[in-house]
Amino acid sequence: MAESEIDLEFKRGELTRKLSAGEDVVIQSERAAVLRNVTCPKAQYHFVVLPKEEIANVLALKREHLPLLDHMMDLANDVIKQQQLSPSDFRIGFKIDSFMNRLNMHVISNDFYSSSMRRIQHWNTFNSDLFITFQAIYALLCVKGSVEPMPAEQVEQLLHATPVHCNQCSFYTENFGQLKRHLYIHWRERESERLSKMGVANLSQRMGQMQINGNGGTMSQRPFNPFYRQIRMHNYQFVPRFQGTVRPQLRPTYENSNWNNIRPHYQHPAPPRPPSNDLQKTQPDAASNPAPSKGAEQPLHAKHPKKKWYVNKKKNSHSSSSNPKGDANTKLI
DNA sequence: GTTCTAGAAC
DNA sequence: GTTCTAGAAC
Repeated sequence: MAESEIDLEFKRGELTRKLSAGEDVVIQSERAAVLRNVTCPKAQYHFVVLPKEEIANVLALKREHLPLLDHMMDLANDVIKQQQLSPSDFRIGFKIDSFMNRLNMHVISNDFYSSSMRRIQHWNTFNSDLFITFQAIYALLCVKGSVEPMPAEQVEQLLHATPVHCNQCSFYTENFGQLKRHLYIHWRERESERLSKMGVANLSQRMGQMQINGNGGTMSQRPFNPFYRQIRMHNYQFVPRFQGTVRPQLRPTYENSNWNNIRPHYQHPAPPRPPSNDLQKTQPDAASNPAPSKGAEQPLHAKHPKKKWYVNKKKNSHSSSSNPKGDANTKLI
């Protein structure tokens, strides 16, 4: 076996090793455990539920595993409850073509807002037929007793399928970067709404305490700032969540703390862009006229045809004088 | 699975 | 100039 294949095989065993070592384990029972996806979370909250029984993947599931699945779902609900969130905020299910060599059930918040959500393939693995919901798997096992594999060509096609559709509104785009910016807008709105609700709740609670204490308390304490710590990662700055038993994955900081004017902080200012499909276009009246764009004026895939023709050229690219970056790299070597 | 990188697109 | 993508490597 080639060294790279051994390395890949080692990577495929990462979840199993973590399970054995108890690493990143949030909840566990005798039969299964919930691990937090620390290395590459694809949303603000991303967990995986692993059975302790050695089951390679979803294709190895049989009807006899239904009680185990029930138990795994119980653990999923437990971890969601632990985060003080609602199951409706999550997608729960399995990848039909998982990379890992141990069955793992994803419990992922449907914001899909994370710096690790970098490629269109990442999106499509959770938002296409490549992702089978818990309910669907359960039904398949009940009726057929097993899950059939998906042909490799279909997997490949679904991985790269465009346009990509937002899971929260009618927005769609050919450009994955555009979708990521769009998801950020959704996340920002939801987070703002959540925090404002929490603010009202905290205020009510404090008012109650003041009455109980005969107004011994004061309101002079500064309001809590959730963006108290900054960690630079990729294009965004992220900070850990300020509350909860398990900290969330990644969180952006903003140029200022004014809620009416919050923007993501980029390492480099984004260049001016032409009018594009943004959230506004997907609001009520846009439902009947979803996201017209310059991409829609041309055939799909027209902008990014497969570029296989230059593969061989790349191998000799160090000698090319037309690429100053390549020359610089060559000099360093 | 992720990271790195060249080349294309903008 | 930056952003985006796909392929190679790990």
